[in-house]
Amino acid sequence: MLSKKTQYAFRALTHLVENYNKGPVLISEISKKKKIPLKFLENILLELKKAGILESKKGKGGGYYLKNDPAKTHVANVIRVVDGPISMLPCVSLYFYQRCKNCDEKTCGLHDIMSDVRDATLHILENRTLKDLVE
Amino acid sequence: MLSKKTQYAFRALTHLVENYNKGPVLISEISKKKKIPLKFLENILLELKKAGILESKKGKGGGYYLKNDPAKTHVANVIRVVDGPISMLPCVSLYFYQRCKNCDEKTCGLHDIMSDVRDATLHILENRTLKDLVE
DNA sequence: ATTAAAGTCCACTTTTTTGGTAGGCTATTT
DNA sequence: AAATAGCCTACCAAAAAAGTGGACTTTAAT
Repeated sequence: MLSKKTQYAFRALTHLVENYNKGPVLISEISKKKKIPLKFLENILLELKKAGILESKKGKGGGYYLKNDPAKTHVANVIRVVDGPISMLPCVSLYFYQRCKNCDEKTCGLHDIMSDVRDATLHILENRTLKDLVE
Repeated sequence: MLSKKTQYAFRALTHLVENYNKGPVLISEISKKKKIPLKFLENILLELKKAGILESKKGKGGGYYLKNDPAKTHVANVIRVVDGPISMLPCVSLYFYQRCKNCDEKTCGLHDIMSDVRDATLHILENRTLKDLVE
């Protein structure tokens, strides 16, 4: 399951997509419109900024906005930034790989199954973008 | 990510598949062979039994064994029993559905994306069985 | 019948993760 | 300089995950 934090992230991003190219949006506005705890949202947006998904502007008239065209940011990327691994096992993760103790990847049946799941999942999540959030 | 508990469950089940039709296997044997904390394993096996995946026998010569042919128990079922939901959002889960607050399923883009992920994932996990764990 | 073997049950502890908050700091605009 | 708005560090509480202890029940062998 995606964490609540990640779900907040998607809700916030949805708002920013809806306001794409309309200038910076206040954290407090997103917080209010999407009912996300303000300070928690601050952290989330900052993370998304550091990951290169958002940009921000300080001072009056400032706020957050999408760095790139909504169709350029993939859903998979957002999940990796906020939630971490997408795979069901560390030993099949592409971005957060960790070899598994007590099992040999060559002969581990579970490994194969979860590789297949990962492929199927990524096939979807890497081909859906922020644009798809609003349709 | 699957919990450690679920990974233990699969390791234990693998051992039971390897010993299918050879009579009950001791918890302590599984614990030793698969390096799973004994008491924790107890809980896991009991859960799997209550879910109808395993059977057990008490007293001397007792132990745990698969209730059905390995090819009859689906990987998806094991995950649901030990880990819970497979879906990425409560609002797209088939067995653990919860409607989402602050979003209308009809118009929520994320909902659609995660439905697709669920379908793709289940297509795999409901067609792989314990037999596939050992190949 | 007794005893030993083995699973069952319940309650607890510890550790880690998640969700959330507080308050001061820094940059920008007017 | 003052006001605005994001940045940063640290912290806290609740929940979930991981693991343990000990008493109880059932079964089988002696």
